[in-house]
Amino acid sequence: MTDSTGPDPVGIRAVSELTGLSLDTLRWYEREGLLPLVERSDGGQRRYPPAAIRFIRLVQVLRRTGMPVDDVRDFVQMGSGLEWHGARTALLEQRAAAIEEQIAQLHQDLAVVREKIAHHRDLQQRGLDCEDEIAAAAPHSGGAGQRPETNGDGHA
Amino acid sequence: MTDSTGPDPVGIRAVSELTGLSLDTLRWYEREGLLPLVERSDGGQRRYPPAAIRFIRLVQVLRRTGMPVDDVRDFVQMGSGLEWHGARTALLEQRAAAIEEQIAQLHQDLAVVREKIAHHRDLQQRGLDCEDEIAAAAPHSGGAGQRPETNGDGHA
DNA sequence: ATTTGCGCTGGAGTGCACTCCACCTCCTAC
DNA sequence: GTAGGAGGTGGAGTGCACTCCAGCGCAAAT
Repeated sequence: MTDSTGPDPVGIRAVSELTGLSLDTLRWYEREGLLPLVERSDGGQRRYPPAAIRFIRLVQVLRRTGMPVDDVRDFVQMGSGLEWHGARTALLEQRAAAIEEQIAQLHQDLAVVREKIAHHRDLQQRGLDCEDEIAAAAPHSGGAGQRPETNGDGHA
Repeated sequence: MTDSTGPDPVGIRAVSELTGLSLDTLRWYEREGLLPLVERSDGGQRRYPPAAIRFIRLVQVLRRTGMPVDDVRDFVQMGSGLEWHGARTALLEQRAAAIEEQIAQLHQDLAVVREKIAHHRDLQQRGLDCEDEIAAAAPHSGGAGQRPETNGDGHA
């Protein structure tokens, strides 16, 4: 070991830039008990060892995928003992399942949007519009498409 | 036409059940200008023609994929004229791109969670735990894993 | 015709996740 | 030593998207 006592003094600012979380959010997460591994310098400043930073990344994943802060805290505060291992794993598996659902939903939604786009292109091509996409009032518009009562549409 | 004057009297309750949006949310969306095609019965009750319902589904997609209500309104209130066609299409394309990003992000996040799960299984197998997943205090736990200063970890 | 209840409206209230603020301390540069 | 700025704390404030409510009218059932 040449100089292995390198204390890597990673402060809150660095972590903020590293993670994209604001300074306030980092401090708030910590108060809320989401960030256990953060240490303090002599003068009371936050120091983030590598493990803390990795932990923050996990918390970000959980939050980003829609887990409420309260639930993240529950997860975080589970003990490290083996009794909790099952619970932790179960929770992670739930999250994985939730993420998969979200992905599936987004694929559906994406398909809908794409379909609308195609529909629009098609309509534009032939200079029409359709009740599906007309909006409320078009004050500046020349009222190009005041639909009368055309109500014989197919389906979705 | 045998009896084609069927007015399909679809009320707010039916739409609520159909879409999963609450009664309040449906009314609120309408006040906010997100739902243009809703009509009223003689006595002032909301009536949702098929086009309105389809429109609601589109709004749901936009909201679900993270578009703020204000932006949905902007989209909705674009005129139906051709001048707006480009804007509408552009907006939808932006949304499609945003959804793709979200899917990509979720795939990443899913990978992280899966990795953690595997890691957990591995640790459990050998009866260990690691600083990555220890939490704060485990009051009822027998304090099974009080890490001393083990700080020589690999990466991620 | 009366009861029962659904639906309407405007406005107030809620929950969540931050974000801002004032005031203080500590550290760094000069 | 002193000035300036980063960082710390507790608490208040904000923005968003609903959600709840009181008071009223219309409707369907009896």
